Amino acid sequence: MNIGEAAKQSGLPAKTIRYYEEISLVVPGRSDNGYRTYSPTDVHKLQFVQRARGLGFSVEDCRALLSLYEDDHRASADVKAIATEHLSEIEAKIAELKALHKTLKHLVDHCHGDDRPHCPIIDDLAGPDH
Amino acid sequence: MNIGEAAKQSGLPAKTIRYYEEISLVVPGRSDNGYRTYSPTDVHKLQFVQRARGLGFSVEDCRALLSLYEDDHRASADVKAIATEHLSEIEAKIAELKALHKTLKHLVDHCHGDDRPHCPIIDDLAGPDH
DNA sequence: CTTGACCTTCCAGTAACTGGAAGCCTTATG
DNA sequence: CATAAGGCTTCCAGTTACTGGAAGGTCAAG
Repeated sequence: MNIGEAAKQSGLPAKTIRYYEEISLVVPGRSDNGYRTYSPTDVHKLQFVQRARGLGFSVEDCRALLSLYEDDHRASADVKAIATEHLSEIEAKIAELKALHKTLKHLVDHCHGDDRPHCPIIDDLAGPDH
Repeated sequence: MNIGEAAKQSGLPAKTIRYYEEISLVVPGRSDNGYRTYSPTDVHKLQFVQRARGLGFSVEDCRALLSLYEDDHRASADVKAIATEHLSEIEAKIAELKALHKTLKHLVDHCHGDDRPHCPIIDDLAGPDH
């Protein structure tokens, strides 16, 4: 099938699918007229990548997961290692955002938000001695 | 003062400070030899940006906040609006990451992580019909 | 006079696409 | 048969916010 149909079936934009070919993530065949040709297997791979990206895995993680997906002799430990690593990155990011949120919420809550210039948010950003 | 000293006082890498000049965020003077010259006011602005970036504001937000910082007739409502918007972006991101975390944690917890190929993580990524 | 620490500019790379231009292929319609 | 529409191609540029590195100018000390 052509790229348009592969896009429909995988849920990925055609642009993204072309990009995935460019970085050798999912490489389709070509028909005589130069059009990309996606086999059902190719579409499965695209769907796989789409789901993995949806879970926040990096494209390089996707590459690794895809090769494990295709490897009948994989060790599930290898998959778990990638996922666990990603999980702790997510946890770290959540913790970071929560800290930011706390600080910012505090500042926002103390800002009158009227037409006068005084503002604790600006004061905080300006630093202690201003 | 030269860029090295401004870097020390602001906590920003010199590279970043040059970048901020390039995008007209904090533009220093120049001395005869072509070196950038940072006044104490410039350094204050750099510190301001450094703090704002630390709170996760985008560089464009920093630009807006900086001009409010310098505007004695600002309305605190304008500052609050930017901060509130940023706050809800943070909240949205946290919610998104928590959802990812939940899904991924579930999968990881059900993966044996041994030398056998069976893996619920891969199964999930592969989709329902595989 | 040379060494070393600073400073300069410019170019390229990062992550993962996304938009747009110019142009070929295929099919349907007048 | 001409053409118009829709899908396909490649290539280039832009996004965010820097970061690394190369080649080379400047300045103070020994």
